[in-house]
Amino acid sequence: MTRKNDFPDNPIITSADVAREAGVARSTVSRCLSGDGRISEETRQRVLQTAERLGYQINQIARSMNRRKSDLVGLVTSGLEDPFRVQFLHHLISAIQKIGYRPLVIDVSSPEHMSRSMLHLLQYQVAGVVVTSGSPSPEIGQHFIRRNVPVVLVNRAGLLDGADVVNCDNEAGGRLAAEALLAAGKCHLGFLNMTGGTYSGNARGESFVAAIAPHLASGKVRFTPLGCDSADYDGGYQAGLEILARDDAPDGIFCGKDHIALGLMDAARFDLGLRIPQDVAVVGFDDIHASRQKAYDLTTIRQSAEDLAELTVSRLTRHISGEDHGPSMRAVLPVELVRRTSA
Amino acid sequence: MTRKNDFPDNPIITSADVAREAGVARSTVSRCLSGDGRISEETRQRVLQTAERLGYQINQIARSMNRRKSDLVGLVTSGLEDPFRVQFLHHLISAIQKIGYRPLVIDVSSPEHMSRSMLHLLQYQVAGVVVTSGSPSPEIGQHFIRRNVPVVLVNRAGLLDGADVVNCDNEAGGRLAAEALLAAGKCHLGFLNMTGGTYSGNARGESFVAAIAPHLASGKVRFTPLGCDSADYDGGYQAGLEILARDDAPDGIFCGKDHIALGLMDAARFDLGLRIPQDVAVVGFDDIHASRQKAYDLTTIRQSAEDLAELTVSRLTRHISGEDHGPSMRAVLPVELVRRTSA
DNA sequence: CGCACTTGAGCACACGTGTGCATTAGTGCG
DNA sequence: CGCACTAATGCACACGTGTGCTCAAGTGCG
Repeated sequence: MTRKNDFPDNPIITSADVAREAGVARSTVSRCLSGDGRISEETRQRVLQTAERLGYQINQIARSMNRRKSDLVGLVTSGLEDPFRVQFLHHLISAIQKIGYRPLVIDVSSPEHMSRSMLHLLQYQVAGVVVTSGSPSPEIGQHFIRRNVPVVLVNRAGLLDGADVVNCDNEAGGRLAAEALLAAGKCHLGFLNMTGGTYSGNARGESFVAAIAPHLASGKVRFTPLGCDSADYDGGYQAGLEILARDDAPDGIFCGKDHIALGLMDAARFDLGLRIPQDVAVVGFDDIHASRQKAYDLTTIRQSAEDLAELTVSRLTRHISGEDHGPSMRAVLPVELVRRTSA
Repeated sequence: MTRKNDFPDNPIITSADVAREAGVARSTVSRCLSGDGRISEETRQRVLQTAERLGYQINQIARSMNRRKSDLVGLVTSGLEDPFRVQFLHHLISAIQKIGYRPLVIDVSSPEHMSRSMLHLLQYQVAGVVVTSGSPSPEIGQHFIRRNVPVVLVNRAGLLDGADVVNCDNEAGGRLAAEALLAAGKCHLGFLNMTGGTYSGNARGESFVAAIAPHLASGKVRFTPLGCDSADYDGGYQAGLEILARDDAPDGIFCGKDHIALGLMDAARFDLGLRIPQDVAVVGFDDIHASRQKAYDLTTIRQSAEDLAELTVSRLTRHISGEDHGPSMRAVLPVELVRRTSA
């Protein structure tokens, strides 16, 4: 078995070592570091200095064991292929570290394993869970809620009773996209998203349609629902090749995600020789970094990954530190239209 | 204090509960689950079924405590802004999960905090560490090496004694880039990378120069070192505006990273009206997803993020499971030239 | 039948920390 | 001086698991 003296030249320093060296009880060391108990200033200084001198590092595992709660926050995601999700995770990881916690990433590539994967998080006594992909089943969520482990769903359907939900304003986004395309004088509109779609995508499409409904009624405007096989560049590209080659191709297309829009634009320009926005105008959603690159200059609906991350963390801390066991909340992050040259 | 009966409707099941229910000792349960001891098949089945029925989930924290080693692998990175690093992390996370471990991400945005951040990993008794950003100081690495915690440096300078190193073949990459630009008939070459540069970037640049050295000597070819402020699209774009506006601008540029190349291309095409590759040919490095998009179609040196991740994990497992305490190794991942239209 | 040996399972300790409770020293006041 | 009270610190238990050692039962063999 591994014992401390297995590493004679680099022994593992425990609070007991610090206590012995400082001439106090181990419990005193613990209280000094947590700042919890009432310890005399003199003792505290001596203990802290001794700890520093010995290079003491608290054992988070043992601490978590005792507290029955670790300082890990589970991040449930499905890979790092979606650029906006990566931007969001980037800010989320920073924000989680900033409040003294650590991200434990769980990649649920196969949705059917989601339940089991999420239960794994329970094994680590996580302080909270952020779900950015897939929708956890209600019964799996109950395991967390019942143990007072806060769950935050980000841009997901809020089926989970007791979980906080953070969404960007998909409805406003769809509406803004519709207004932008109509203002550009387009009269045959389409909404392109992955077939089947996600909660967010469907919400965007529905509000898009709702916004153009009056014009549909007047007969001046037509609408065609469109689909692609994957929610990425390739999906948009392949769909673009097929859709835009039709005789009655739409002249204004709203894409559920920026990446789809980029693929669509490339198919239009480089394979079909269409001009953007004259022949076909394109509006995306998310405002990922690539959208502002000169080669695309995509008009899009911007949601701030940073604000979304801050909002997510504030929902987490509400439960973790604040002991606020209030009812679940639903937060909506505002979006804005970024006018560029694609529409 | 939090007790088990704080959650009366969702009690935390421990191995003691399973043992009591199955009518065996707790140690027998432990041996059944680890498959370690010699337990009769009949008992094992009964215990496993009981565990399943009660919904028993092992407490990884307690297990790590006992073993003095968790099943967490620390990933030291500096944010998720570099697309290739994101691709690499994507595969790395999958690969780590596949061998039954979990990634614990540490974001060291400020390099000066790197030492302290890496020490935090020690607090979690990580089974291994992968460093994808920044170069840890030798003395910090010793803390890990001495505790037999394997450290793998990916595309980093291998200053750390005892750590395994995994690199792509920067030398071959620089050489291939040089050959591609020379074959395109370019005679004023440049190497554009972030000023100051990284280990990988410098290696690429040096072998690039070494490869064109014979032609420099003959006087037929010139070389100009170039620099940009950041290793991303904006850095490449800004540098492109400045460099390509000069009278004696290079007509063939090798960029240390694809993203820099994309910015350079956009500055050339959309701001300066240059044709690619006629007026200026561009070669990148990494082959990120965006490079094969039609709007860029960047000729580049490809390294496989997936292979790099597999290689990294194989180095980790060599130490973690294999008990191979052999000397540190240096692995080199082959690269290849991907010919597209930018050169 | 007695003994050595194998197999299966239990006991008890250890891992490092937090914290309720007890204990000691110190202080003010009657 | 004696007592009550407060501040500071130590003691001891708990958290859930892995595992060395012990013990009991069963088996084969002389």
